[in-house]
Amino acid sequence: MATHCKEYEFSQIEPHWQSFWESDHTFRAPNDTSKPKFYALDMFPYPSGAGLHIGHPEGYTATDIISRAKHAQGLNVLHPMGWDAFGLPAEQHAVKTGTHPASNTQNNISNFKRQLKALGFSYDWEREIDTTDPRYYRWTQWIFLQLFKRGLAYVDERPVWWCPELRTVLANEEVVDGTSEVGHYPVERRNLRQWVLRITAYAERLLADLKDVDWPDSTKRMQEAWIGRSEGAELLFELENKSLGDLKVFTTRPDTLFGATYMVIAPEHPMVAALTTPEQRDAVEAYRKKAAAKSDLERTDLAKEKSGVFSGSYAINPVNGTRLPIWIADYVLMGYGTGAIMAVPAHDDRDYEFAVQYQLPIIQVIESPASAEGASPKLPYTGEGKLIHSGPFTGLDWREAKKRITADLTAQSRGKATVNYKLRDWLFSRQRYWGEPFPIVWVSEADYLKALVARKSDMPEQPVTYTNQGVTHFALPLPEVSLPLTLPDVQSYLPSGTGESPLANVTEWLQIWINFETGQAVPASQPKPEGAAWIRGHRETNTMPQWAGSCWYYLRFIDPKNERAVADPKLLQYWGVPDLYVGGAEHAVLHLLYARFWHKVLFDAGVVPQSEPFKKLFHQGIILGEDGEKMSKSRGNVVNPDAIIASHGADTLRLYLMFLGPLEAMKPWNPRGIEGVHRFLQKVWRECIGEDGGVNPKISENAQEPAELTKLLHETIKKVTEDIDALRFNTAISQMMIFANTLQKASAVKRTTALALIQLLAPFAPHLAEELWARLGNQASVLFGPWPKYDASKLVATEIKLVVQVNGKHRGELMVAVGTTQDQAVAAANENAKIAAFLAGKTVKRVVFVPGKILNIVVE
RNA sequence: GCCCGGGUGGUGGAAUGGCAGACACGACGGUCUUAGAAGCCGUUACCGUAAGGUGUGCAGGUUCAAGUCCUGUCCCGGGCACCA
Repeated sequence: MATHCKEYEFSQIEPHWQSFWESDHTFRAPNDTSKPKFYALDMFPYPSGAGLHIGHPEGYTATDIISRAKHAQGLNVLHPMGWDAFGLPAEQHAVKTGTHPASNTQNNISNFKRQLKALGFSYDWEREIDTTDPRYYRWTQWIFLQLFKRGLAYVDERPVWWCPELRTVLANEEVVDGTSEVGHYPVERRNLRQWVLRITAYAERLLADLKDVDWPDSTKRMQEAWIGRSEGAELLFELENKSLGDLKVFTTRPDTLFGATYMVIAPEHPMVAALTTPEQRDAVEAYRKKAAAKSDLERTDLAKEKSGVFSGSYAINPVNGTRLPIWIADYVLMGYGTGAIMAVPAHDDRDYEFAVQYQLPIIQVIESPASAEGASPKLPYTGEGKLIHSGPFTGLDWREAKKRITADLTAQSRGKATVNYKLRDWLFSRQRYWGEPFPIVWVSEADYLKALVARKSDMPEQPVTYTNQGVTHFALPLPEVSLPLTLPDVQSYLPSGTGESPLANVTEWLQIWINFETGQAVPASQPKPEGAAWIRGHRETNTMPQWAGSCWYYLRFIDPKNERAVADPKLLQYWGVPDLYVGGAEHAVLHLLYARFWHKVLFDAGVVPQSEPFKKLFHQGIILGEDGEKMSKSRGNVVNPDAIIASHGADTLRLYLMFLGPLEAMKPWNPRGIEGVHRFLQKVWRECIGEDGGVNPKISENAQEPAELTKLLHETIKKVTEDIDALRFNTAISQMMIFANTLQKASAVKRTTALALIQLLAPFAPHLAEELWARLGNQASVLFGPWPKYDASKLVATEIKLVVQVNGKHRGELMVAVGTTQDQAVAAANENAKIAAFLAGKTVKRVVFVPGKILNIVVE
């Protein structure tokens, strides 16, 4: 049922159809496995207090257009939405106001939901999920347990930002210029006990499987760079002081071994103390202290100037016995390779800079183009070439030398080929309240061993432990049946003050008797319950980072209410992974890499049937303010979607967001441009609806519409259909505008022609389309199609325009019959007075003829 | 420093190596109107009255033909940054 307005009154039409869709359950995605499916996914938002930003509906409109078009094309479409609702702002709000973060979060969610509904997105709201809902995070915890029992989760001391004044841990983004963002107090690095996920165990697969996904090249390259695979060799250098054994280094350039003139170890290297001679002790100690005080940030920030100190010891070059002084310098990082290098200043920029600074020798061992010609070589030379000054290897190509030298040293047990990755294990805990609690209880070794007998399949091969004040605690996973482990109520959301989360102050929740078979717990203040499975323990106080919930949400949409599994295996099989995933490029590395990691673990666990979560990925571009600057409150250039919906309607906003330019481009918002698309929608209305509110009298079942209009319709169906599939919405809209302009000029229009236009427009401007579709006599939603098909025979013309060039310059056009030959075309050109003038008195040298397109006559 | 992406009218942008500027915005003129709004019809890259010439950041090159391919260079945006 349509509305009764006579003019295009979007403020009546849009709410009307939104409530129709809701009561009709138009967007429900049935688990009808007999139909082909299409799964279109948006990156779900963090429901901030500020509400929807104009950037949100950009990507969401794109997936909505695809979803609606696929629906009309007969596919079973899954197009869900949910909330990534754990996060810092809600916690900060709770600290400030003392109210539970959940209540503020729920308010924000309902505001977001209202705004999304006002945009008319075809989400199946019955599949809505919320990462802070215990029914959801129960499975986040369950997945953590899968990682845990596979030995992919461990505990380690890791440095975090600590602010003594605020007595709290800060996230990277809360630290600005070495002070806290709040109050500008000094911050320092402090080691805290952290959960870490062993993502490095999947480095090779995360890299290799990038070849199987349809992603933007730039995003693939960013992930490749982040994983940072490099092939090289680990080499053992004998130390002059033989009692100390060997020094192991990693190098990608074993071919330059003869050019090594010194060694460097990181200040944190375990052999620093042993290698430091008594006379160097003071200098080394001072240097180590200085390096330790530097943060990671400073260490990289001060990259311009290298620093180091001589240890007093020497290593022996395995290929030629040269003595190499061992230096300690912070340009070598303990976290990569072996934390020690052989320095080849002639062929490495960093070693060169250091060698010059400390006057260390530089020996060239790879021939550069300049040195090959006898000129003085420009060092450092990092390019390719033949080996020189390299004993038996002299004259070899560098690539060959790499293999030979590595093989030689391998034969002598002094080296082996290895692969290193830049990727580090993932720091997976936060000292916060508003996150998923870890389903872990810390128990004594004796109790752990007792539990191990009953729960062997839940435990990692190596127990996870930590030691505090001489006592070692063992990580006991909660039984799966006892999940979720919910967040307890707390008195205060303020951090504990010791660097632990506020949960550390909830003694009743923290200190417990736990039944290791059932996971039941009672506060330790109460008497121990009867039974051998009851043991004493304390809960983990860290919570999971925001990434956790977003790592697997695309799976939960498939079966959001399942209480027995992440999702039903049959439905995981049917819906599979998203066919299209749209979101910002700011998640190119972390979110997408973490989610791929979890997905692969779930694949290995047999939970999901495919090894990659996101087949096709697309990044929408950023919408800038009117001034071409990034939108921000402080600049005052923020566009509020609510205001546009009120002034022009949701359909106009959707259409304009897509018309602004290519989806992937960064583009400025132009408030005047929106009038253009609004006028277009009004024009479509007027062409369909007469002044009296009835169907425009020019539309009729058997109208004699111009042949030109029919042909253009089929061209438009073709172009719009193809452009939607390729996510080229701006050109699709422009084609519909061209069609509407032609439609307007026609005095008679077939009803089917008008209906086809409405169907093509429906994914873009669904409210208007539903209204017109109904008024032209249809009962069911326009969403149910079927999608118009173009007739290829209608596209062929009998006459076509041929562009004529003389010497490559445009000199005229000819209308010629299809199938015109080159000779006929040249003859026609000669008969055309304008073109003939340029040919008069000239000799034709060459003729280029592209049938149906161009005739280029080259003269003289 | 390294790796990407991009520079096209007054503006957003369009263009399988084949008419540069589609489609819009804005501007100007016309029509309708008592007047306006809306709608409709024109014009709108630059120089030139015109014929014509010149034009896709800049300089070259390949080609019958280059916004598109190649080389160099400048500018803007993004990512990474002592990873041996």
